[in-house]
Formats: sequence, structure tokens, C-alpha cells
Amino acid sequence: MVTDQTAPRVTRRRVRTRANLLDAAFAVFAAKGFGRVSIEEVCEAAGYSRGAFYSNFDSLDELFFALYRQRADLIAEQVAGALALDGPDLDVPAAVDRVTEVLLLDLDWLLVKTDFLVHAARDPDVAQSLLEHRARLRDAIADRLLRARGLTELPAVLGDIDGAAHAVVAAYDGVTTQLLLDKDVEGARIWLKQLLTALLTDGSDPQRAH
Amino acid sequence: MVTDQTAPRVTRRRVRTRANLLDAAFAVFAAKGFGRVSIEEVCEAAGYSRGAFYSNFDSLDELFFALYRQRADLIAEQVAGALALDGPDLDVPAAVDRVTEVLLLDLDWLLVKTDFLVHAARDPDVAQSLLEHRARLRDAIADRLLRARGLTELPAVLGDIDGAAHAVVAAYDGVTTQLLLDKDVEGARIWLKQLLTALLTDGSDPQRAH
DNA sequence: GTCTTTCGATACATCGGTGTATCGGATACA
DNA sequence: TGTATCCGATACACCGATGTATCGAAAGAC
Repeated sequence: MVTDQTAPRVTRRRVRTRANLLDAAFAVFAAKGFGRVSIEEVCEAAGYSRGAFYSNFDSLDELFFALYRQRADLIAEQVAGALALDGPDLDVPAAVDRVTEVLLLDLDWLLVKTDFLVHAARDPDVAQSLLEHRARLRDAIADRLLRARGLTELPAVLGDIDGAAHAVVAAYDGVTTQLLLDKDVEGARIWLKQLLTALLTDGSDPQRAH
Repeated sequence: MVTDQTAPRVTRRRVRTRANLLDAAFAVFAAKGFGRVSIEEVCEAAGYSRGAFYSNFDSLDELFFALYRQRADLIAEQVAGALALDGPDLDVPAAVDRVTEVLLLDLDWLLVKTDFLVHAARDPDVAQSLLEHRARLRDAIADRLLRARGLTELPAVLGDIDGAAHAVVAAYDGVTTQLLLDKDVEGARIWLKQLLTALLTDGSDPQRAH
């Protein structure tokens, strides 16, 4: 009996090398930037020859895309976990704390992520894919905000809850930009919390972070 | 009488070709991204040979830096103008409108600017220079906010006026990220205004944009 | 264990970009 | 207009990266 007629026999070695290539690529991309990395460099960092690369990917672009998907999905999972952690109506500040911890964890990832952004900005297909990913993230945040409704009143200027979720993402992106330059992760965390508090709580609301 | 003993005779042709190279570089960088552009491409776009390039710049990096400085200074000037336009205490929303108009004018510039950001994120010297530029911008905004004090009460969560200026820049950066993907300039403008209003005005403040 | 299929290393041809050295025409200045 | 200087075009040598074709070895199926 054969599991699949058409697909090539899936070997264990293949998935290992592929994972190794992706890991090495992450390190190299983070260090030098996508635009300045050659296929050879990735292979050398992973300890393979170029034959291995061409056996697994068609181009650097394809590898980059696969790398982004892998890591982005992982982070999205962690964020979703941090958002779902507390009960149906617990306080927003705690959730903010946990999410902030996850989102501003790894500077290298922010570097690669931004590289991917400028890459996507010039390729409509990639941009579309990234936009969808961001939309999913926003939805998760909106769901969480919905659960907190009543506890904290949202400022009306942002419009509905979806607008508020949009604002959260914008704050994250804005803080990321600054962080890429000054590399002050702890400062960025504090700063992001402040921003989110300012955005999500009514100014007249006595309940604030800390 | 000689204007300068040591410096080479400043020719008119030189400044023209240099400007042409910079203009062409802007177009090419915007279209393909810094990482994917060769010296030859820039020269071809400008209508020169590589000889002209090497006569004016030492490397693509140097040209990129010069290009960024040129355009960034130009924009900073326009922003300063938009901030200084009204009297010593006129309304913030009008200033927000004008600044938003200037900052979200040219998508190509945002592309190149972001390219430069990821470039700076990997080179401490360049990062330092960019940070200083951003600090000057923040100071201009803080000055403007100071003039408006009393008219609109700032939310306390942001801390002092400098914190508020910081938040303005973060909002701008955040909106830029989204804009790079969806290319909706008009939407981004509206959205940025909303964000700034939410950040700069107390939630209980009845005075809002529009 | 053997046999078949797949994976990845090696070798090769090729191409595009880089930097330099040189030279003729353009430009400023008297 | 003459002339000294500068600028940019051309030609050349070089290098590094790319993609492909081939082959030995590893891994799964039985």
C-alpha cells in the first residue's frame, strides 16, 4: 500500500535540511539584510552546498517568503495565546503587558520583519499576503477588546472596536520603527504600553496602567 | 583673487550631473529597492556612464546617504513651515491637517525612507544620524504643542510635552507601515488625523477634528 | 540486507557588476 | 581666444554569484 501515488517520497533528511537552511537564513538575513545576502552565504551558514539549496527552493525570494511565514505564524500563535490567557472579562492592562512582552522580544525578528515589509511594498502579491496576515492579527485584538467592553470605555474618536484594533497595530508599528534605531527593547516596551493606554482608555478614565 | 586655495575648481557641470544622478537614483531606488539596485542601473537611468558616478561618489552607500539627506532636509523644511504657519496659539487640528498633507504626500519617498531605515538599523553610525534627525523633528513638534498649551489639554498618560511629540512621530511611523502595503494615501491621511486627535486631545475634551 | 528512489555535493559554463586606468572633450578663468 | 584644469566616457581585468548537469551516497520500502 502506498500513501500517495503522485507526491515524491517524503524523506526525513529533507525536512531537516530545509529547517536548517531556514534557521541559517534567519541569522544571515538579520545580520546583513535581505538585499545584501547571497544564496551562497545562506548555504555556508547552514553548512550545506548550493546543491541543497536548489533542491529545496527555487530562489532567495521563495526562501525569504517561507521564512517569514514560518516565524510570523509562530509569533501570531504566541500573541493569540497571550490574548486568550485570562478569562472572558479580565483587565486590559494585563493583556497589554503580556502581548507587549511577546511582540517586542526579538530585535532580529523585527529587523527581518521590516525587511519583509519593504519587500512586500514593492510586490503586490506579497503585500496582499501580508495585509491578510495583519488583518487576522487585528481581528484577534478586536475580539479581545470586545470582551473587555464596559470595563474600559474606548475613546470615540477611533470609531468602532475595529478602529481601536487598527490603532493598536499602528502603535506597535510606530514603536518598532524607533526601536530599530535605538535598540532599547525595555524602553520600547514601556513606551508601547503608555501609547496603548493612551489610545485604549478614555482620558477621563481613572483606571490606568500601573 | 582666488576663492579657495585647496579645493578643486568647482565646475557648474559637476553639480548638474550630481543632481541628475541623485534624481535618477531616487526613481530607481523607489522602484526596485536599495538592495536590488546596481551602480550601472542608476547611471543608465541618469544617462551617464559609470565614469560619472565614480567621479562623484565612492559607493552606492554614499549616494544613498546623500540622497536621503537631501530629501529628508527638504521635507523637514516643509514640515517646519506647516507648523509655524499659524499664529502663536491657533488650533492644533489645522496644524495637524497641514502636517499630515506634507508627510503623506509621496509614496515613493516613504518607500525610500523605509529602505533607509532598515539600512540604518544595521549601521550604528547611520542610525545615530537618523536618530538625530528624528529628534530635531520631535523638537519642532514639541515647540508647536507648547504654543497650543491651554487650548487643548494633553492626556496625562503620555507624560510631558516631549512625550506627546514622541507619540506623534510614532503615530506617523505606524500609519506609514500600513500605507506602504495598501497604498491608500487618502485613507492614511484621515487615519493619521484620527490617531493624532485621539493621542493629543483629552478624551473628555469636546473639541475634536472636524 | 537489497534495491530503488531521493538528496545534496561537485564541477562547469556563464553572466553581470565592480573598480581602475586612460584619454579626449568640456569648462572656467585670464 | 588661449590654456590649464576638470569631468566623464571608454576599455579592460577581475571577481563573485548564478543555475545546471552529473554522480555518489544516504534513506526508505520490502
